[in-house]
Amino acid sequence: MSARPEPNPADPVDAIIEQWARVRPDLDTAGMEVFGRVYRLARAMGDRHERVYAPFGISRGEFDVLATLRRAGEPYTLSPRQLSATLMLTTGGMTGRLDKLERAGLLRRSPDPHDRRGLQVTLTEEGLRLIDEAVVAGVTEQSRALAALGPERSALLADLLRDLLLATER
Amino acid sequence: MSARPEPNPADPVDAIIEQWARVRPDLDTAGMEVFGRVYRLARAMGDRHERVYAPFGISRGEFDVLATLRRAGEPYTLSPRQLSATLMLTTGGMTGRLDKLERAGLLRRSPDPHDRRGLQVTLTEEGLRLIDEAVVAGVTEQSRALAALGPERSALLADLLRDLLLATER
DNA sequence: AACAAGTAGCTTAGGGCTAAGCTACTTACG
DNA sequence: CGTAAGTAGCTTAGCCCTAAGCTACTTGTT
Repeated sequence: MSARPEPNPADPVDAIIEQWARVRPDLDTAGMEVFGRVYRLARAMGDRHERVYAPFGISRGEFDVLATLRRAGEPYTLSPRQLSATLMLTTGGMTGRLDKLERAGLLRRSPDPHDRRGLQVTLTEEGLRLIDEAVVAGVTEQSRALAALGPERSALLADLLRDLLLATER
Repeated sequence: MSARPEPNPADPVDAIIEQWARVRPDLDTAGMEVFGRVYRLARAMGDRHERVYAPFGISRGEFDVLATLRRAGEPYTLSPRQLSATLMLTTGGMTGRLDKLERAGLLRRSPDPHDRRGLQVTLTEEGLRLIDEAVVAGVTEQSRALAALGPERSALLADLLRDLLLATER
């Protein structure tokens, strides 16, 4: 109905916004244009990641634990507290993830020599090998999705998301 | 270290990418620039929505059920099957949400007159009143977050997200 | 030295989801 | 028509999370 042609085909979020316009034309739906898509993207890409990591025998949450240890660099050691803070997880949830990963032989819990309340969590050699392969599979999947946009528009999108994240996460 | 100054301050995702660059410089982290932020935005904004809807006595998931019925227009009726398909939920999960909302008096389940296997889910007057108020609170919260970007950059962001979503959700 | 306050990790109870399986009903086909 | 296949919604078992509470240990104060 617009005078100029739409440059983009409609997506499911457009359909939802149009529905709202019919029943509540007073509503300011500009936010849905962004956050509706952010939610759906997070879900869709999360599902894809889950499938990418499945052949390695780990879930996305477990991947995140191993990746955080790997990113820390040698000797690939962090405390459960540091991990749960980084991953925005309660200590209870962290205990569960560590239990599973330790049982799988991908990491090891040992007493912290400087604080007898604490533990150190360390990647095993097998854990290191696995995360080094899995992370490549993960970023490859992301690159595949981004290919549709092209490098310039991807970089522009990243910049806009950074600004929005800085404004939101505070 | 770059020749030109960075136009944006660093965010938590920049820190993660920098950490990867130190320990795995071979890794193509372009995807994280986008999807790392998408994940964090979804989580941060999801938490904020949860707090916005709490005073109405509903969770975000329950909001979504009521909103889907509201968007459908009069007589605000859909089947559990239609709802679970729209909300990307299993029928088991849907049963639970409907139980809670029905107990709260916000919707009503009645037999489908044309298909004795099926049900019709209908917003009660109280449910209609509540969702009409809650949806305003929700979009207001979204607009507040988007204000940091301004209208042009918000629209640009929405367009880029639409393209990426269309490429990803297939 | 003694003690209050704070912190680390674990346990438990409970919520919400999925996957799988159930019954009841409808639809398609020979 | 009668039967096989499909579909609607519910139930159950199991997973993973949070919130709250626990014990053990450390830190700060006097």
